[in-house]
Amino acid sequence: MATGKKTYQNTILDIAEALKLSPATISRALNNHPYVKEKTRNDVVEMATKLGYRRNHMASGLRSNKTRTVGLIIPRVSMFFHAEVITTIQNDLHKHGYNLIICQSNDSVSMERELAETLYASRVDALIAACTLQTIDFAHFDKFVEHGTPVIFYDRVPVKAYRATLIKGDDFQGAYAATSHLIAAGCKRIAHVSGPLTSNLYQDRAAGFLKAMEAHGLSVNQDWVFHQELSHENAFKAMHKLFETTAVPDALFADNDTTAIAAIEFAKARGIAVPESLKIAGYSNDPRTAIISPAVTSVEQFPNLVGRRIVETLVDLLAAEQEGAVYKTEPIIIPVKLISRMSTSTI
Amino acid sequence: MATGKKTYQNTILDIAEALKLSPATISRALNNHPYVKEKTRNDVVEMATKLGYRRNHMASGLRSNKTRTVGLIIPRVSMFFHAEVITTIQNDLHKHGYNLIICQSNDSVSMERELAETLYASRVDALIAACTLQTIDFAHFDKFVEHGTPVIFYDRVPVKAYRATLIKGDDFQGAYAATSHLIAAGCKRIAHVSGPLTSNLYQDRAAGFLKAMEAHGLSVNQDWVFHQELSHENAFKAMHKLFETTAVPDALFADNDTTAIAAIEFAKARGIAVPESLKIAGYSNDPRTAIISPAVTSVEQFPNLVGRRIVETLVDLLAAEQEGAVYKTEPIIIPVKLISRMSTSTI
DNA sequence: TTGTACGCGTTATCAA
DNA sequence: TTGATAACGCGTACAA
Repeated sequence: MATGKKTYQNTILDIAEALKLSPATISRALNNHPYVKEKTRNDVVEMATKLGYRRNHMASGLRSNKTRTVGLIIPRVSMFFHAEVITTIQNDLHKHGYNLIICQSNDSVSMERELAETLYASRVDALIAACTLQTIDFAHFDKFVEHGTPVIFYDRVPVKAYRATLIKGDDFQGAYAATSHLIAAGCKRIAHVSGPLTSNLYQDRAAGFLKAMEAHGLSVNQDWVFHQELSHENAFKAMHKLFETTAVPDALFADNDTTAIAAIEFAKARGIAVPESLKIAGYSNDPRTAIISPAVTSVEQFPNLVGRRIVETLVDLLAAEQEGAVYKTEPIIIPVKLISRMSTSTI
Repeated sequence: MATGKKTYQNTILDIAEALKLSPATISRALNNHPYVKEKTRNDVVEMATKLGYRRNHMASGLRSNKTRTVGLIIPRVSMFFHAEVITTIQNDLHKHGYNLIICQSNDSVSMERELAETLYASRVDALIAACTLQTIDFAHFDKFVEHGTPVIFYDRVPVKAYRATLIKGDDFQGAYAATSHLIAAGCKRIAHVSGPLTSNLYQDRAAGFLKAMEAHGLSVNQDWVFHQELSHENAFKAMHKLFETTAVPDALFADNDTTAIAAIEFAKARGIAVPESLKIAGYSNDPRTAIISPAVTSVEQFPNLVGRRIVETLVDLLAAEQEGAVYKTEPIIIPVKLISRMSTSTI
């Protein structure tokens, strides 16, 4: 261990004293207030640098009631889609002079509640959230809404009406496109491994799947439809069930890529030929889908586009805040695109 | 757009007024100060809930000079290793009542500087940083050190002595083990695709590689050693160079898994048999290495262990702060482990 | 264009 | 065990 002494903190008062000016002038100079003589401003900036002055966000935030900080709550930073969204959000917010506090809920509702509490305590200027799959009650976001702080939900959004802005991918169309693609490839016996129906994601994807089946005159075998946490382990369990009898599916639509990849692994281990005997489609276009062989067909969600729209919307809301606009009433839907790969090939 | 009104903010003064107590007592009750009557505390907590009181971090931080917030600067949240480290850090810090502000530098030195500035302005109680590969000058962290704020560097750490705590993987041993493993598999003509030598990571891995070669009496072909940004694209370029002549290597040690995976893809495209004609080892044990075929041998860095040690060390430093201990003088080295897979198999 | 004076919400210090 | 009061560092009416 080594020792370090606490040193003196320079404040605008120190700059004022050194320059024989009032703290008010220093504050104005540092905040690009119009009524400051150019020379004064230069002197102040120079002295600030010389003294190693750093603004204290807490003091200025307390006074001005603005933090220029945005809070973000997501289930996990390690999910490809979210990692990309974060990167875009951070970069774009930075251009507008906002900072970002990133928090992980680990897909735990109680953690999500605590994080919301903390971010509120930090008085963030806005909140962005991708909720957990189990979040049904959104009351822990009420305080933001009541306080006039814009809230943007993306990806996993409230199913019921809520006074916040919604930005989400077109899950219905994504599922519809993937299912139709499988059908066009000649599949008739299509299984669907989906997530918990508490989430809008899987409600919409399930609806898209059913609609596509119906539109093509195919019946859905309920034994082949799963709603479960989309883990690698659960995917294997589902695959075991699907292939434990003689009547087996000829295609699988998986609601995430982890499940699709597990299905590929299962098929390899069992000697089931993909795509010949079983075609597989996933969701999210995780980089792993392109690496595994056979490469997996998946649905691209354009995370960068999602991130960009989030920040655009946020900046808009923040700018209009004095007029009292805290959310967009219409959900913003980001289009998706099916990426066809070997796992659904007919050649 | 919809409208939302700004509502009244309740403060400890409101609670004090409602309870006919002084704000000081409210503060003490809410902070679990010992000298508060049990009944008073209960009354306060009850009234706080009733009024929807939320502490204002800015005000308490300003006054107490503690934020119970830790800043984290990393190159990218989307890198597997870092994503895992973050998760552990956040969860462990949370147990100790600390919050985490995660910031991405995008591997840009100027962004790293700005983020350091911002986190200092937020007066975080401690800073954790994995620097960019180009960070040679660490002056932007000086203000923390001078202010007595503990700084912990991990993974990418200053090469020269710096008044901060260092936590890193055993890159020398990792590279030594991987190279020795290739040699034990019968390889004699080993190429090394490494990163920029500005970073401790690649200095150490390069040293480990050389030491292993030397220890086994093998000579290093300098045309087969690359120091470059470890991107997918650069990896392909390096592979092209390696295989453009008739004298080709029989093994590749890559300093990250992206490079190793690109090498596998290159080999497939060129009809080079892996592992028969070319053995490949990567670094970091990214999940993709287990998915691609052939699966890639890699070096596990135990990100969860790294994260745990970071928080342990931090909590220790924070607790001892009044005694003036702001860093550990000895670097903390986390062991690594070679994970052998098909890409280096001799069967 | 600059200075004066106050307050943001909380906590530390002292006194009661 | 509680209260009164000042102070943290900054921004902003208002006055000059």
